[in-house]
Amino acid sequence: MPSNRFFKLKPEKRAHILAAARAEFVAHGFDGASYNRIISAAGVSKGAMYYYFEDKLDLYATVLADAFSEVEAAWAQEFDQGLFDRDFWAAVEVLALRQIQWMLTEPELVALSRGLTDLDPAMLRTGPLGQFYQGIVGWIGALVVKGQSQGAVRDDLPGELLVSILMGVGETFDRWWLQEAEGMDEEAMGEMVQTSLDIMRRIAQP
Amino acid sequence: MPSNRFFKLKPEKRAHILAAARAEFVAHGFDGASYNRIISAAGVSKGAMYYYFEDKLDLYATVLADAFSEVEAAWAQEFDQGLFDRDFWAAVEVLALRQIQWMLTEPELVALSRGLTDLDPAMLRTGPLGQFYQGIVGWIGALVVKGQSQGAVRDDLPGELLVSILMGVGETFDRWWLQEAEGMDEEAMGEMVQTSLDIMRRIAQP
Amino acid sequence: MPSNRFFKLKPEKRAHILAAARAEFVAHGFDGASYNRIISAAGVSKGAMYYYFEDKLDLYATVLADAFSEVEAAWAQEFDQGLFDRDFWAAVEVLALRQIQWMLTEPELVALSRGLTDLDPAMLRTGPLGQFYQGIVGWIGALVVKGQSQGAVRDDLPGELLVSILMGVGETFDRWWLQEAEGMDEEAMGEMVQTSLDIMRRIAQP
Amino acid sequence: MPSNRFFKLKPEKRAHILAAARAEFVAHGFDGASYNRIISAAGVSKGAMYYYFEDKLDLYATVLADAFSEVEAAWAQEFDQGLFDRDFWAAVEVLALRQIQWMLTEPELVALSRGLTDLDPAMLRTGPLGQFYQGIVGWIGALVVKGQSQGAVRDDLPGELLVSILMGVGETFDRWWLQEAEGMDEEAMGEMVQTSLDIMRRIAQP
DNA sequence: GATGAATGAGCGTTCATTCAT
DNA sequence: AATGAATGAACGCTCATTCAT
Repeated sequence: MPSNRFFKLKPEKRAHILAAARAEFVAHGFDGASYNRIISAAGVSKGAMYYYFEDKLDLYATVLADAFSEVEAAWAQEFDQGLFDRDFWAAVEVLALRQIQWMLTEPELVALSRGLTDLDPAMLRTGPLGQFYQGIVGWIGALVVKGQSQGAVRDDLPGELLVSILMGVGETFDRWWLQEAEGMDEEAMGEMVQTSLDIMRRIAQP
Repeated sequence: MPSNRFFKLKPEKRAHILAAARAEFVAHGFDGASYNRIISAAGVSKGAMYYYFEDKLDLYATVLADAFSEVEAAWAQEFDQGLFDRDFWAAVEVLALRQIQWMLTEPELVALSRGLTDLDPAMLRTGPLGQFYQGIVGWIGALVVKGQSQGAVRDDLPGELLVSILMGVGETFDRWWLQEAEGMDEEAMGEMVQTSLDIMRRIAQP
Repeated sequence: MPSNRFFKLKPEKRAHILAAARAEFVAHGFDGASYNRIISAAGVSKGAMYYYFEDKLDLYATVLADAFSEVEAAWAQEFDQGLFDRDFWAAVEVLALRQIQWMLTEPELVALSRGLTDLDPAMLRTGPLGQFYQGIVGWIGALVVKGQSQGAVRDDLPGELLVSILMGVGETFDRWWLQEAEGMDEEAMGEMVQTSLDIMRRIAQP
Repeated sequence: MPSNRFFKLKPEKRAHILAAARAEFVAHGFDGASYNRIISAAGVSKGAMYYYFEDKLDLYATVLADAFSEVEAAWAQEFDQGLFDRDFWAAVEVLALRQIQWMLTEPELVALSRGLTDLDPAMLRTGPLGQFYQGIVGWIGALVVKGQSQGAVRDDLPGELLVSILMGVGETFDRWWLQEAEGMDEEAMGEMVQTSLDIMRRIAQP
C-alpha cells in the first residue's frame, strides 16, 4: 500500500516530510494527529501528500517503518552473524543494551509506537501496517524460537503470548525510563537495564 | 466533580445512559469517542447530558467509577477481612480468580480503561478521574506493601515500577484472553489463570 | 415589565441577586453575560429567576435601575432644592464633582452601562429599559432646558443632540479615567474634572 | 494574518463574501455576529470560509480593512499633498465634508466599527486588527500634531485623550445623522456638518 | 506530476427559556 | 410560591479527503 512515488523523491525532501509527520504522531498519537498540521509543517502541498500516501494510516505506517528500519537492520545483522546461536541470555543482554542506547538518541520512538493503540487491532495485521507489525513480532518470535531450541526459554505457553508479555514489560520499562530519565546517571541506567533483563529472564526461562 | 443530578435519575435511565457511554468509550477510547454518538445512542437531549455531566471527561470518569465500583467493593471487603494477612500468594490467587470470573461477565472493562492512555497524565491525578485513579493504584500498592511486609514480594525496586509491570502483564493476559476466549473451555481458562499467576510470582518474588 | 414579585423578597436576598447579576453584566456586557452563570452565582433556582424577571433583558433593566437609583435620587433632590436655578455652570460643576466621587466608590457603573451598546437601539426606548433610559436622558435634558432658560446653554441645535454629545464626551472621560485612574493622585483627578467641565462648557455655551 | 488565498478569488466572489460578512457585523457587532449566518448568506461552504480566514476575528479585520481602505487612501493622498500644512481648520473642514459625503454612500461603516467595542482592548493592538487600528488612530493623531504645530490645536491635554473625545463626538454626529438622514435636505446636511465642525473647533482650539 | 481550492459532516460546548410538579 | 429537569438550536472551529486544473 505505501506509495512507490514517495521513494523517488530527493532523500532530503523525503526525510523532511517524514520528520514532520513523526513529530506530529509522537506528540498526538494516531487519532489525535492532524494530517493538515503535518502537511503545513512539511511545507508540501496537500495534493502532493495524497499523491505520495494513500491516507493518514499509510503515512503512519511509512513513518513507523522508517523509524524502526535501523533497529530492524541491526537485528537482521546480528541474526545473520549467529549471535543468537551462542548463549541465549547473553545475546539478549547485548540486544537490550543496544536497544536502550539507541533509545537514548531517539527517545521519541516509544511515543511514536504508542499511537498504535489508537488503531483497530484488526487493522494492525491487515492494513498498511501489517508488514511493519509482522516484522517486529517476527524478530522477537524468532528470538524466542531460538531460545526454546536451546532450552533457554520455556515452551509451555504459546509463543505469541510470551512475546506479548515480554513486549509489554519492555514498554513499561521504556515508559518508566522516559519519566525518570532526567535524574539518572550512567550507573543507574545500567542497573535498570539489568533489572529489566532479570525480570524478562524470570518470565521467560523454563 | 461528577453531578449529583445524574444520580437522582431513575436507575434504569441512569443505567441506559452509562451503557451507551460505556459502549462508545470501549469502542473508541476517550479521544475517539463521540459525545454526540453517546447522546443519540442514549436517546437523551444534548442539553440534558450537559445537565448531568460537566463535560466529556466527567462522563468518562463516571462511567469508569461505575464500571469498577463492584471490583473496588470486593477488594475493600477482602482487605478488611484480612485475606492478605494470611499467605500472600494464596490471597493473590483468590483475587486473580475472582477478577477473571468477573471479567467473564463484563469483558469490556479492559478496553474501557485503555481510554485512559488518551489523557494527559497530569489530568489523571487532578481532574475528575483523580479519585478513581488513586483508588486503583492504591489497592495494588497496598497489596504490594502487604506482600513486602511478609517477605513474599521483592523490595529491591520502586513499588510504583513493580505495580506498573504487574498491571501491564495483567493487561496483556486480559487482551490475550479477549482474543482467545471463544475457544476456551473451563479447564483451559483455569490453566491460563495459573500461568498468569506463575508469571506474576516470578516477577514479584524476591 | 419588571416583576413586582421580586420587590417582595427579603432585601438581603434581593441585593444578593442584583449583585451577582451586576458583576456578570459588568464583566461581559449584555450579550456576553450568561444568565446561567448569574443564576448559579446568585444561588437561586432557575425557576425562581424566571419568576422574578421576565427574561435576561428585564433583569438587566432592573440591575441598571438599581445601580443608578442613588444617582437619580441625588439629582432629583438637587433639582427640587433649586440648585439649578442659581448659576448654571456652577451647578453643573457641583454635579460633575459628585458624579466623579461616586464613581470612585462604584467604578463598575460605567462598565455596566456599556452593555447598553449591545442592544438594538429601538429596544432602548420601548422595552423594559425604556423607563431607565428616559430617566437618564430626562435629567440631562432638564438640565439643558434650565441652562437654556438662563441663557447659559446654546439653543441653536436640537436638545437631544446636544445631550447625546455631552453624554458621549462624559463617557469618553469616564473611559479614560478607568484606564488611567491607578496612577492619578487627588490633584490630577481634580484637574481632569475641570478639564471635562471646560470642554462641556465649550460645547454647550451659546 | 489575513489570508492571501482570499485575495486570489474572483473579485465578485470576494465582494459577495465581504458584503455578507459586513452586513452581519453591522447588524450584530462582533460578538453577536454569527459566523454560520455569514457563511450561509455568502453561499460558501464552511470549510472554504476557514480556508480563506483564520477565524472570525480575522474575517472581521478583513472586512474593516476593506471598508475603510478608501478612506485611508484619501487621507494619505491629502496628507501627502500638504493639505494639512495650510490653514488647519480649513483642512479639517475639507476632510469632514468628504467624510460625510462618503458616509452617505456607505452609511453602515459607523455601525461596523462599533463592533470593535466587543473586543479585548489588548487585542486591538496586537491581533489581526492591529494594523487597521493603528492606521485610524495614526491619521487622527497626525492631524492633531499638525494642528498643534500650527498653534491651531490646544496642547494642554494628552493627545490620545483629545483624539478620543473628537472621535466620540464624530461618532455621535454619525449616529444622529443615521437616525435623521431620511428627512434631511441638502441644506440641512450642510448645516449639520458646519455644526459638528464648530463643536470640534470649540473643543480642540487652545 | 503536482497543485491547492473546496467540501460538509462532525466536534465539544453554551445558551435562554419552558413547564410539569 | 417556587423548583430544577429538560430542551435543541446554535456556537466557532477542525477534520480527512476529493478533484478540476
